Amino acid sequence: MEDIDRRIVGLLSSEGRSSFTDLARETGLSVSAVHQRVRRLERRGVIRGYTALVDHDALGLPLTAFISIKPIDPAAPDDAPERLAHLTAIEACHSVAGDESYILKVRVASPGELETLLQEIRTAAGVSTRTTVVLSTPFEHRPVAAAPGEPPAAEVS
Amino acid sequence: MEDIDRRIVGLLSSEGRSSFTDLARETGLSVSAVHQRVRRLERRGVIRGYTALVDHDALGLPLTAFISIKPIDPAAPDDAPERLAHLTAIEACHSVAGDESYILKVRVASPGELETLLQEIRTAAGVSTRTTVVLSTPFEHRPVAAAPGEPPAAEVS
DNA sequence: ATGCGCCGGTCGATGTCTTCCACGGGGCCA
DNA sequence: TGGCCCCGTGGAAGACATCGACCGGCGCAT
Repeated sequence: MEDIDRRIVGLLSSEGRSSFTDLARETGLSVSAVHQRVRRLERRGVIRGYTALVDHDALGLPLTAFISIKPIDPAAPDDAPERLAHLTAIEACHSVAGDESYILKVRVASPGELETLLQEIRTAAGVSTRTTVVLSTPFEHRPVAAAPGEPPAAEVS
Repeated sequence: MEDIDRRIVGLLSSEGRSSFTDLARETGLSVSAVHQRVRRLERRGVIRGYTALVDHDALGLPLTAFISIKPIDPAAPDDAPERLAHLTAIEACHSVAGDESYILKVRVASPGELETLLQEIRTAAGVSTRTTVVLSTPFEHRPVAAAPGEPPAAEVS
């Protein structure tokens, strides 16, 4: 039964617009059953939304980079995510263990824009930056696997 | 006109399952016009697919990490992506500039699984690894912005 | 054992959405 | 001016989403 939910998540993860009819066929359930399972997964937050996967080259944002940031003043409060949220070139922000405190993933149009963005990040968050430019992306956004381990079976209100 | 395409991509990027009716309302076009624009964006590869955004914690994969890899033998052919593709825990693989050659993004259930995965990566690709564990993710998969710069207006067959 | 309630399933009806087709207007060039 | 192409509109047909009613199995307490 939980298996079916995993299967549904996997299917939607690799084909986010597939119809309930398709999901029903692939899971062996009725359309209604699949429908209410998906709604439940959405309500529970297991499925947090849907998105189109985009070719950033075609959109004029061909330059991807990872920017690791480190606070200049270690005593300052660490609110970098809020300070950086308005910069729409930042696609993701991960708090990480290690020498640096966050890793950002950014998409820009050109090296010039990257330079500007780095300055904005430094001044907005009071951090130093270390940038790793992406040359190419063999794969990305691969669908979640059919999950080997035990699900946590946690309960929240 | 190109503006409208950007707008459509933005909308689908933040709400990947919105109906053509909704898109039509938000763009001021007719349903048919939006429909053929979306199809064209898909055919051209600007939209490469759709996916559900998933809560990996809820799926039993609460541990995210970035793994930077570097070939042990610099003379060996660099085919790491193909050698690693079968490892479904790897969600993304970026070729990068800098000291290391690739950055992988992985999702696993536990530190134990991460250890196993690291060994698999090392033996499968003949690389050394450097791992950065993600503590939390303030944001991720933010929709593409309304694009400031000039689109490339390239033409391909 | 029996009866009850809950969970999760099927079935069927209704309204919405997708998808396709025919048609029309504006820009461009001969 | 006429023809063509691109891109838009509108409408029709069928597929799909969505909701309610019903139903069967399971666990539990009587």
